[in-house]
Amino acid sequence: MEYLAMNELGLADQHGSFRGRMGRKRTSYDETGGYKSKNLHAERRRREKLSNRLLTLRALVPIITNMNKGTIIEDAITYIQELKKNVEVLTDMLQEMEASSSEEEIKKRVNGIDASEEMKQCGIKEDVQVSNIEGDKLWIKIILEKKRGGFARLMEKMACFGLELTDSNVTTSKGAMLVTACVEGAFGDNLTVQQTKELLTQIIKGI
Amino acid sequence: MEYLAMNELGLADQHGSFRGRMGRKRTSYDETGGYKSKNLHAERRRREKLSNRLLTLRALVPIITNMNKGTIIEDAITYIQELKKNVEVLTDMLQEMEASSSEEEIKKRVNGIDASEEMKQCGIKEDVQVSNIEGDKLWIKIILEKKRGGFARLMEKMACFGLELTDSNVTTSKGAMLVTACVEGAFGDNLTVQQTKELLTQIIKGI
DNA sequence: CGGCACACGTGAATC
DNA sequence: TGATTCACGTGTGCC
Repeated sequence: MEYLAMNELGLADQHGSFRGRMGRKRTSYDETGGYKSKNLHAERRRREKLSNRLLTLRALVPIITNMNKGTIIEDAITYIQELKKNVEVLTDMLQEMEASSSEEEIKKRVNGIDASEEMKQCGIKEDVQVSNIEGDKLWIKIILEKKRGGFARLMEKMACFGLELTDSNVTTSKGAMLVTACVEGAFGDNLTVQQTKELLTQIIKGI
Repeated sequence: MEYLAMNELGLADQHGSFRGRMGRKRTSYDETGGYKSKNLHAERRRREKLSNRLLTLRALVPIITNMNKGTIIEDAITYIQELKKNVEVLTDMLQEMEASSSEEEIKKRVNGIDASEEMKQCGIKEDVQVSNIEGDKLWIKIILEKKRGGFARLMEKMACFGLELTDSNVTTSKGAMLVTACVEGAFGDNLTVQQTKELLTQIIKGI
């Protein structure tokens, strides 16, 4: 019996067949002695499977140059290379993004350059000075690392300890913040100059 | 003349040949009448080229299941699908990263949730009130959007206009900041209540 | 042994 | 027409 084969690829091809090749008659071996190779059918199945694989591969590759078996594989090769490069580039970009959006970086972008480092470079150190002025009033001078909202937090904390500021003044420069103010102790003026200094020193550690 | 062919793929294979197939003798057509199909050599070249393509494709795919022609293509297919998914995922991650590291986001991460929006939700609006108290002193009340360092900037700007604060108080709640203070005009008290209010309104716009 | 995978040479179809 | 591509059936080696 003769085997009338449709173009294997053409049958399932969704993008258009290889070429418009039609089915072909093949020489039958029945006429000579009825012999047929045992693996004839197996070979047909194998070819069919291979063609289908090739076809699905074709469907995955977007760039179509030609519908040849060879160019299908060729395109697949270039496409894989493209994808590999894409993955590489994207991975690099992602790593860069992750590095630049770390907490460290955010801090820097908000506070400008690192205040602590700038202070070091300029030879400025944190400092607290407290001295008496008229009566029960204290005059304080605090140098601390410049931070956004630092002054507000400082005032909050001082208020928590009953320290009320009058005639306060804030200046920031070279990564440092200088606060001078007059202070009245609210707890019946029961803090000495030294105690106040120690208290303030503790406070600015938490700013 | 007979054509003794080595396994095409086996010859150039760097990962090991398909199978250990040896060369084979093919039936020569010289013995019958010296006929040879014209495209015999062309076909040989074609097959060789195709096998080489298949081989380079094989070299690109990292996962090796089997060295069959079919499985080569199969692996290539799954590999391409993997790469595609990788690209997709990476692209998504990158977009997410870009979105989350925009200025808008940084602001939010620094200030907590969006202060402006919270104020809206709570029905709080920016406001400036100025009124006279004893003599040449003014009492002011300012409601503005809460921002890190906002109070410090406010005081800086007010100082620029010669406004000195005494008995100032700051409270923040629901995305808003409430500042109350006593003010003394430094320019010879030459600002009326209304002028001071307008000045403060302008100032808080730039905070 | 049978099944499998392959390369081969060939006729046919397409450009 | 000539060049190229394809599917086919087969022989053969390997497991």
